[in-house]
Amino acid sequence: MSRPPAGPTSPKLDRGMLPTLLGYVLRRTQSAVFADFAATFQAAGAALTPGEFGLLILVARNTGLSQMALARALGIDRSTLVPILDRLQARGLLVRRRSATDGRTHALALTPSGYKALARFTSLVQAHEKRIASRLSKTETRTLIELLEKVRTGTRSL
Amino acid sequence: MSRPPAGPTSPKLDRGMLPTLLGYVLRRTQSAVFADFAATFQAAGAALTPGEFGLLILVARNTGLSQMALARALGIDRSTLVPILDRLQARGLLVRRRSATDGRTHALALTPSGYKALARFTSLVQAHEKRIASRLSKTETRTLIELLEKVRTGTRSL
DNA sequence: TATTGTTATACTCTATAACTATA
DNA sequence: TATAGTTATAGAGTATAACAATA
Repeated sequence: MSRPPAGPTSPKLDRGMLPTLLGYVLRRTQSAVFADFAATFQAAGAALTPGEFGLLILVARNTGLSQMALARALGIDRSTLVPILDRLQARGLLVRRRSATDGRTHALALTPSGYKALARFTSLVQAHEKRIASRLSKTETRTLIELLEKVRTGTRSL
Repeated sequence: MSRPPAGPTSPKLDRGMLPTLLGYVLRRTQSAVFADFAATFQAAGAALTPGEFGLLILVARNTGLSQMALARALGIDRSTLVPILDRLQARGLLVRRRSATDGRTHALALTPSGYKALARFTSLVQAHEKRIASRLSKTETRTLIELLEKVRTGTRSL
Protein backbone atom coordinates (compact mmCIF):
# COMPACT_ATOMS: atom_id res chain seq x y z
CA MET A 1 0.00 0.00 0.00
CA SER A 2 1.74 3.12 -1.22
CA ARG A 3 0.99 6.58 -0.03
CA PRO A 4 -1.44 8.55 -2.14
CA PRO A 5 0.30 11.07 -4.42
CA ALA A 6 0.69 13.84 -1.86
CA GLY A 7 -0.08 16.78 -4.09
CA PRO A 8 -0.56 20.32 -2.93
CA THR A 9 -4.14 19.47 -2.00
CA SER A 10 -3.45 16.71 0.52
CA PRO A 11 -0.81 17.85 2.97
CA LYS A 12 -0.89 16.12 6.32
CA LEU A 13 -2.50 18.56 8.69
CA ASP A 14 -1.41 19.13 12.25
CA ARG A 15 -4.14 17.70 14.45
CA GLY A 16 -2.61 18.98 17.65
CA MET A 17 -4.02 17.54 20.86
CA LEU A 18 -6.97 15.90 19.15
CA PRO A 19 -5.49 12.38 18.77
CA THR A 20 -5.21 12.08 22.53
CA LEU A 21 -8.75 13.15 23.29
CA LEU A 22 -10.95 10.17 24.06
CA GLY A 23 -14.06 11.94 22.79
CA TYR A 24 -12.39 12.70 19.48
CA VAL A 25 -11.10 9.17 18.96
CA LEU A 26 -14.52 7.84 19.89
CA ARG A 27 -16.20 10.11 17.38
CA ARG A 28 -13.88 9.23 14.52
CA THR A 29 -14.14 5.52 15.25
CA GLN A 30 -17.91 5.70 15.41
CA SER A 31 -17.91 7.53 12.10
CA ALA A 32 -15.71 4.88 10.44
CA VAL A 33 -17.84 2.07 11.87
CA PHE A 34 -20.98 3.79 10.60
CA ALA A 35 -19.44 4.04 7.13
CA ASP A 36 -18.52 0.36 7.25
CA PHE A 37 -22.09 -0.52 8.22
CA ALA A 38 -23.43 1.48 5.29
CA ALA A 39 -20.91 -0.06 2.89
CA THR A 40 -21.79 -3.57 4.04
CA PHE A 41 -25.48 -3.03 3.41
CA GLN A 42 -24.96 -1.19 0.16
CA ALA A 43 -22.74 -3.98 -1.17
CA ALA A 44 -25.56 -6.40 -0.38
CA GLY A 45 -28.14 -4.21 -2.09
CA ALA A 46 -29.89 -3.57 1.21
CA ALA A 47 -30.63 -0.20 2.76
CA LEU A 48 -30.66 0.17 6.52
CA THR A 49 -29.09 2.40 9.14
CA PRO A 50 -27.76 1.19 12.47
CA GLY A 51 -30.61 3.07 14.12
CA GLU A 52 -33.19 1.32 12.02
CA PHE A 53 -31.63 -2.03 12.80
CA GLY A 54 -31.78 -1.30 16.52
CA LEU A 55 -35.38 -0.22 16.19
CA LEU A 56 -36.37 -3.40 14.34
CA ILE A 57 -34.66 -5.58 16.96
CA LEU A 58 -36.47 -3.68 19.70
CA VAL A 59 -39.86 -4.15 18.03
CA ALA A 60 -39.17 -7.82 17.27
CA ARG A 61 -38.22 -8.47 20.88
CA ASN A 62 -41.07 -6.43 22.34
CA THR A 63 -44.01 -6.97 20.02
CA GLY A 64 -46.98 -4.76 20.78
CA LEU A 65 -44.99 -1.99 22.43
CA SER A 66 -46.21 1.59 22.01
CA GLN A 67 -44.50 4.41 20.14
CA MET A 68 -43.87 6.21 23.43
CA ALA A 69 -42.16 3.15 24.90
CA LEU A 70 -40.07 2.73 21.78
CA ALA A 71 -39.13 6.41 21.65
CA ARG A 72 -38.07 6.23 25.30
CA ALA A 73 -35.99 3.12 24.65
CA LEU A 74 -34.30 4.83 21.73
CA GLY A 75 -33.78 8.05 23.65
CA ILE A 76 -35.57 10.21 21.10
CA ASP A 77 -38.68 12.36 21.14
CA ARG A 78 -41.97 10.76 20.16
CA SER A 79 -42.35 13.24 17.31
CA THR A 80 -38.97 12.22 15.93
CA LEU A 81 -40.11 8.61 15.78
CA VAL A 82 -43.13 9.28 13.56
CA PRO A 83 -41.39 9.74 10.17
CA ILE A 84 -39.00 6.89 10.96
CA LEU A 85 -41.90 4.51 11.52
CA ASP A 86 -43.66 5.93 8.46
CA ARG A 87 -40.72 4.88 6.31
CA LEU A 88 -40.37 1.39 7.77
CA GLN A 89 -44.11 0.92 7.45
CA ALA A 90 -44.02 2.11 3.84
CA ARG A 91 -41.35 -0.53 3.22
CA GLY A 92 -43.73 -3.13 4.62
CA LEU A 93 -41.44 -4.12 7.48
CA LEU A 94 -43.60 -3.00 10.35
CA VAL A 95 -47.21 -2.20 11.24
CA ARG A 96 -49.00 0.07 13.68
CA ARG A 97 -52.00 -1.75 15.13
CA ARG A 98 -54.67 -0.23 17.27
CA SER A 99 -54.19 -1.24 20.89
CA ALA A 100 -57.18 -3.18 22.22
CA THR A 101 -56.69 -1.91 25.76
CA ASP A 102 -55.74 1.75 25.20
CA GLY A 103 -57.17 3.59 22.23
CA ARG A 104 -54.48 6.21 22.41
CA THR A 105 -51.59 3.90 21.66
CA HIS A 106 -50.38 1.95 18.68
CA ALA A 107 -49.18 -1.61 19.15
CA LEU A 108 -46.08 -1.97 17.01
CA ALA A 109 -45.17 -5.24 15.35
CA LEU A 110 -43.01 -6.57 12.53
CA THR A 111 -44.77 -7.98 9.50
CA PRO A 112 -43.84 -11.48 8.27
CA SER A 113 -41.85 -9.69 5.60
CA GLY A 114 -40.24 -7.62 8.35
CA TYR A 115 -39.12 -10.75 10.21
CA LYS A 116 -37.66 -12.16 7.04
CA ALA A 117 -35.82 -8.93 6.27
CA LEU A 118 -34.56 -8.72 9.83
CA ALA A 119 -33.06 -12.19 9.56
CA ARG A 120 -31.15 -11.10 6.50
CA PHE A 121 -30.14 -7.80 8.10
CA THR A 122 -28.89 -9.68 11.13
CA SER A 123 -26.49 -11.77 9.08
CA LEU A 124 -25.22 -8.61 7.38
CA VAL A 125 -24.70 -6.99 10.77
CA GLN A 126 -22.78 -10.04 11.92
CA ALA A 127 -20.48 -9.80 8.91
CA HIS A 128 -20.02 -6.10 9.65
CA GLU A 129 -19.30 -6.81 13.31
CA LYS A 130 -16.76 -9.44 12.36
CA ARG A 131 -14.96 -6.97 10.13
CA ILE A 132 -14.79 -4.08 12.56
CA ALA A 133 -13.43 -6.42 15.25
CA SER A 134 -11.09 -8.17 12.82
CA ARG A 135 -7.94 -6.63 14.31
CA LEU A 136 -9.01 -7.43 17.86
CA SER A 137 -8.68 -10.69 19.75
CA LYS A 138 -11.75 -12.05 21.51
CA THR A 139 -10.35 -10.76 24.77
CA GLU A 140 -9.65 -7.33 23.35
CA THR A 141 -13.17 -7.09 21.97
CA ARG A 142 -14.61 -7.97 25.37
CA THR A 143 -12.30 -5.46 27.04
CA LEU A 144 -13.29 -2.74 24.57
CA ILE A 145 -16.99 -3.28 25.20
CA GLU A 146 -16.42 -3.21 28.96
CA LEU A 147 -14.41 -0.01 28.81
CA LEU A 148 -17.00 1.65 26.56
CA GLU A 149 -19.73 0.70 29.02
CA LYS A 150 -17.67 2.17 31.85
CA VAL A 151 -17.38 5.41 29.91
CA ARG A 152 -21.05 5.48 29.07
CA THR A 153 -22.15 4.98 32.66
CA GLY A 154 -19.66 7.57 33.89
CA THR A 155 -21.35 10.33 32.00
CA ARG A 156 -23.38 13.32 33.16
CA SER A 157 -26.33 12.54 31.02
CA LEU A 158 -26.92 9.02 32.27
CA MET B 1 -29.72 7.37 43.80
CA SER B 2 -33.05 5.57 43.73
CA ARG B 3 -34.59 4.01 40.68
CA PRO B 4 -37.13 6.17 38.89
CA PRO B 5 -40.75 5.23 39.71
CA ALA B 6 -41.17 2.38 37.24
CA GLY B 7 -44.70 3.15 36.13
CA PRO B 8 -46.51 1.49 33.26
CA THR B 9 -44.67 3.75 30.85
CA SER B 10 -41.12 2.64 31.69
CA PRO B 11 -40.93 -1.14 31.56
CA LYS B 12 -37.47 -2.51 30.89
CA LEU B 13 -37.46 -3.56 27.27
CA ASP B 14 -35.80 -6.68 25.94
CA ARG B 15 -32.79 -5.49 23.96
CA GLY B 16 -31.94 -8.94 22.67
CA MET B 17 -28.52 -9.31 21.08
CA LEU B 18 -27.86 -5.58 20.95
CA PRO B 19 -25.82 -5.28 24.18
CA THR B 20 -23.17 -7.60 22.73
CA LEU B 21 -22.77 -5.79 19.43
CA LEU B 22 -19.68 -3.63 19.38
CA GLY B 23 -21.22 -1.20 16.91
CA TYR B 24 -24.24 -0.72 19.15
CA VAL B 25 -22.21 -0.17 22.31
CA LEU B 26 -20.00 2.25 20.42
CA ARG B 27 -22.99 4.21 19.20
CA ARG B 28 -24.62 4.46 22.61
CA THR B 29 -21.36 5.47 24.26
CA GLN B 30 -20.71 8.09 21.63
CA SER B 31 -24.21 9.43 22.14
CA ALA B 32 -23.75 9.67 25.91
CA VAL B 33 -20.36 11.34 25.50
CA PHE B 34 -21.87 13.81 23.06
CA ALA B 35 -24.60 14.65 25.56
CA ASP B 36 -21.99 15.14 28.27
CA PHE B 37 -20.05 17.49 26.01
CA ALA B 38 -23.18 19.52 25.34
CA ALA B 39 -24.09 19.60 29.02
CA THR B 40 -20.60 20.75 29.97
CA PHE B 41 -20.71 23.66 27.57
CA GLN B 42 -24.29 24.57 28.35
CA ALA B 43 -23.51 24.66 32.06
CA ALA B 44 -20.70 27.08 31.30
CA GLY B 45 -22.95 29.26 29.14
CA ALA B 46 -20.93 28.37 26.05
CA ALA B 47 -22.25 26.87 22.85
CA LEU B 48 -20.07 24.55 20.80
CA THR B 49 -20.30 21.11 19.28
CA PRO B 50 -17.48 18.57 19.28
CA GLY B 51 -17.25 19.04 15.52
CA GLU B 52 -16.83 22.79 15.85
CA PHE B 53 -14.15 22.30 18.48
CA GLY B 54 -12.26 19.95 16.18
CA LEU B 55 -12.55 22.44 13.36
CA LEU B 56 -11.24 25.33 15.46
CA ILE B 57 -8.26 23.25 16.61
CA LEU B 58 -7.51 22.33 13.02
CA VAL B 59 -7.63 25.96 11.88
CA ALA B 60 -5.55 27.13 14.85
CA ARG B 61 -2.90 24.52 14.12
CA ASN B 62 -2.90 25.07 10.36
CA THR B 63 -3.47 28.76 9.89
CA GLY B 64 -4.05 29.75 6.28
CA LEU B 65 -5.37 26.40 5.13
CA SER B 66 -8.04 26.35 2.45
CA GLN B 67 -11.64 25.27 2.80
CA MET B 68 -10.96 22.26 0.60
CA ALA B 69 -8.06 21.16 2.79
CA LEU B 70 -10.19 21.60 5.89
CA ALA B 71 -13.14 19.75 4.40
CA ARG B 72 -10.84 16.88 3.46
CA ALA B 73 -9.35 16.78 6.94
CA LEU B 74 -12.84 16.69 8.43
CA GLY B 75 -14.06 14.08 5.97
CA ILE B 76 -16.96 16.19 4.73
CA ASP B 77 -17.92 17.75 1.42
CA ARG B 78 -16.78 21.29 0.70
CA SER B 79 -20.39 22.42 0.35
CA THR B 80 -21.16 21.06 3.83
CA LEU B 81 -18.41 23.19 5.27
CA VAL B 82 -19.77 26.50 3.97
CA PRO B 83 -22.64 27.09 6.44
CA ILE B 84 -20.49 25.80 9.31
CA LEU B 85 -17.83 28.40 8.56
CA ASP B 86 -20.55 31.02 8.03
CA ARG B 87 -21.73 30.48 11.60
CA LEU B 88 -18.27 30.53 13.17
CA GLN B 89 -17.43 33.62 11.16
CA ALA B 90 -20.69 35.30 12.24
CA ARG B 91 -19.64 34.58 15.83
CA GLY B 92 -16.40 36.37 15.15
CA LEU B 93 -14.23 33.33 15.88
CA LEU B 94 -12.77 32.85 12.42
CA VAL B 95 -12.12 34.70 9.18
CA ARG B 96 -11.84 33.84 5.51
CA ARG B 97 -9.01 35.79 3.95
CA ARG B 98 -8.22 35.98 0.29
CA SER B 99 -5.20 33.87 -0.53
CA ALA B 100 -2.34 35.92 -1.95
CA THR B 101 -1.05 33.07 -4.09
CA ASP B 102 -4.27 31.51 -5.39
CA GLY B 103 -7.29 33.69 -5.98
CA ARG B 104 -9.63 30.71 -5.85
CA THR B 105 -8.95 29.78 -2.26
CA HIS B 106 -9.69 31.28 1.11
CA ALA B 107 -7.01 31.28 3.76
CA LEU B 108 -8.73 30.40 7.02
CA ALA B 109 -7.58 31.81 10.34
CA LEU B 110 -8.85 32.33 13.86
CA THR B 111 -9.46 35.87 15.02
CA PRO B 112 -7.87 37.10 18.26
CA SER B 113 -11.32 36.61 19.78
CA GLY B 114 -11.33 33.08 18.29
CA TYR B 115 -8.05 32.24 19.98
CA LYS B 116 -9.35 33.53 23.28
CA ALA B 117 -12.56 31.54 22.94
CA LEU B 118 -10.64 28.43 21.93
CA ALA B 119 -8.53 28.66 25.08
CA ARG B 120 -11.71 28.70 27.14
CA PHE B 121 -13.28 25.90 25.09
CA THR B 122 -10.14 23.82 25.57
CA SER B 123 -10.40 23.96 29.33
CA LEU B 124 -14.07 22.99 29.12
CA VAL B 125 -13.16 20.06 26.88
CA GLN B 126 -10.51 19.00 29.38
CA ALA B 127 -13.09 19.00 32.18
CA HIS B 128 -15.41 16.99 29.95
CA GLU B 129 -12.63 14.54 29.08
CA LYS B 130 -11.79 14.12 32.74
CA ARG B 131 -15.40 13.27 33.53
CA ILE B 132 -15.96 10.74 30.78
CA ALA B 133 -12.74 8.96 31.74
CA SER B 134 -13.48 9.24 35.46
CA ARG B 135 -14.20 5.53 35.88
CA LEU B 136 -11.10 4.51 33.97
CA SER B 137 -7.52 4.25 35.19
CA LYS B 138 -4.82 5.95 33.15
CA THR B 139 -3.89 2.56 31.73
CA GLU B 140 -7.48 1.73 30.84
CA THR B 141 -7.90 5.06 29.08
CA ARG B 142 -4.78 4.41 27.05
CA THR B 143 -5.96 0.89 26.25
CA LEU B 144 -9.37 2.15 25.21
CA ILE B 145 -7.89 4.69 22.81
CA GLU B 146 -5.60 2.03 21.33
CA LEU B 147 -8.43 -0.43 20.83
CA LEU B 148 -10.63 2.23 19.25
CA GLU B 149 -7.83 3.11 16.84
CA LYS B 150 -7.44 -0.55 15.96
CA VAL B 151 -11.14 -0.73 15.17
CA ARG B 152 -11.06 2.45 13.14
CA THR B 153 -8.15 1.34 11.01
CA GLY B 154 -9.67 -2.12 10.51
CA THR B 155 -12.65 -0.70 8.70
CA ARG B 156 -13.73 -0.91 5.07
CA SER B 157 -14.05 2.80 4.67
CA LEU B 158 -10.53 3.68 5.72
C1' DT C 1 -56.42 16.92 33.27
C1' DA C 2 -52.96 13.89 31.39
C1' DT C 3 -51.20 10.92 27.70
C1' DT C 4 -50.52 9.29 22.84
C1' DG C 5 -49.76 10.06 18.31
C1' DT C 6 -49.61 13.52 14.72
C1' DT C 7 -48.60 17.78 12.38
C1' DA C 8 -46.26 22.11 11.68
C1' DT C 9 -42.14 24.22 12.01
C1' DA C 10 -37.27 24.91 12.55
C1' DC C 11 -32.28 23.76 12.79
C1' DT C 12 -28.26 21.00 11.75
C1' DC C 13 -25.61 17.67 9.11
C1' DT C 14 -25.15 15.50 5.11
C1' DA C 15 -24.85 15.15 -0.02
C1' DT C 16 -25.20 16.21 -5.39
C1' DA C 17 -25.49 19.39 -9.13
C1' DA C 18 -24.85 23.65 -11.16
C1' DC C 19 -22.86 28.29 -11.11
C1' DT C 20 -18.86 31.85 -10.68
C1' DA C 21 -14.29 33.16 -10.39
C1' DT C 22 -9.80 31.84 -10.91
C1' DA C 23 -5.95 28.93 -12.41
C1' DT D 1 -10.10 22.18 -18.60
C1' DA D 2 -9.73 21.80 -13.75
C1' DT D 3 -10.24 23.59 -9.05
C1' DA D 4 -12.27 26.49 -5.07
C1' DG D 5 -16.02 28.34 -3.10
C1' DT D 6 -20.96 29.17 -3.26
C1' DT D 7 -25.81 28.37 -3.94
C1' DA D 8 -29.91 25.63 -4.63
C1' DT D 9 -31.98 21.72 -3.38
C1' DA D 10 -33.08 17.53 -0.98
C1' DG D 11 -33.13 13.92 2.64
C1' DA D 12 -32.51 12.43 7.41
C1' DG D 13 -32.15 13.31 12.40
C1' DT D 14 -33.20 16.15 16.00
C1' DA D 15 -36.30 19.19 18.78
C1' DT D 16 -40.54 22.20 20.56
C1' DA D 17 -45.31 23.59 20.38
C1' DA D 18 -49.96 22.84 19.40
C1' DC D 19 -53.81 19.79 18.18
C1' DA D 20 -57.19 15.70 18.22
C1' DA D 21 -58.50 11.45 20.23
C1' DT D 22 -58.61 8.88 24.20
C1' DA D 23 -58.00 7.87 29.11
